[in-house]
Amino acid sequence: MYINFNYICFMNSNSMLKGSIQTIILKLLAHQEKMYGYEISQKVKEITNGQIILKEGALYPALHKLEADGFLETYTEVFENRVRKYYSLTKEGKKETALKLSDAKDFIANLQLLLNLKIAD
Amino acid sequence: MYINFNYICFMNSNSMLKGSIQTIILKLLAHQEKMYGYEISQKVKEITNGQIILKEGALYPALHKLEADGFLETYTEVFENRVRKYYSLTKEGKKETALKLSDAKDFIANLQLLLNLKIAD
DNA sequence: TTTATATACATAGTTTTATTATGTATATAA
DNA sequence: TTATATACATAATAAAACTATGTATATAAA
Repeated sequence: MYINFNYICFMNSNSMLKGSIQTIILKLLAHQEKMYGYEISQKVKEITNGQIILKEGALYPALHKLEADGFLETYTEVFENRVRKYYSLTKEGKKETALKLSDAKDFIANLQLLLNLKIAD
Repeated sequence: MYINFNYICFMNSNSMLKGSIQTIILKLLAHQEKMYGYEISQKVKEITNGQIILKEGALYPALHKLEADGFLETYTEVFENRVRKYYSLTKEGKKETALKLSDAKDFIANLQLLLNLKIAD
């Protein structure tokens, strides 16, 4: 019988569950009270000068999951004959945003430690 | 029989790690001529103070893929009755390392742009 | 002396997540 | 009339990591 106790009670940025899309969405909504999906995709494109594109096939399922998990709430609005579905953070969503941001920053710091190693001369 | 208690304190996987494992491996091998799998996993753990754990189920398949893609070459050595499989960068692997590092740094920069937005007062 | 930990590799099966491709619908510019 | 932009949605697929095993040796702890 083999029991592996290696990781019990070690703090670990592996707890950073989802990819960064959820974190990005949550952070944008922490910055701006309410946004609709297309607006989020455009904002990401704008901020990153077109270098990060949140594709619809990733964006909408991510929004639906965040809503299903209770982190986002929605209402729809019609603007110039087009439906917009606005998302905003719930109370739980605000907690989750702080957690995910903290994890993301830890992860980035660790990744930089790993990737900035000096190459031997 | 094998009982794995890995998930007692963190139930989640590290999804931001998704996509960066290959880059991390390549960078470590750019820094240190040759390394074997277990050594790589320990090095990552050491550099990140145990905060990033390259699990075997991710590490070994990643090494095999990098080798299959022609970026790594290997030889085995027996040390104290245990087999070690050493990996090192091929010429193509060195080019790939530079590419992946550049991409990773761009991504980190963009992610920081997105995540460091000021929250409205 | 049995159990646990560490070293060292491997992989089948599953889950998660993003991409690709497609669909609906309206408005406007070419 | 076509292409592009706005606005949402999702099925099918692919990629990547995780879960949970397996093999094997050596040593420390109970």
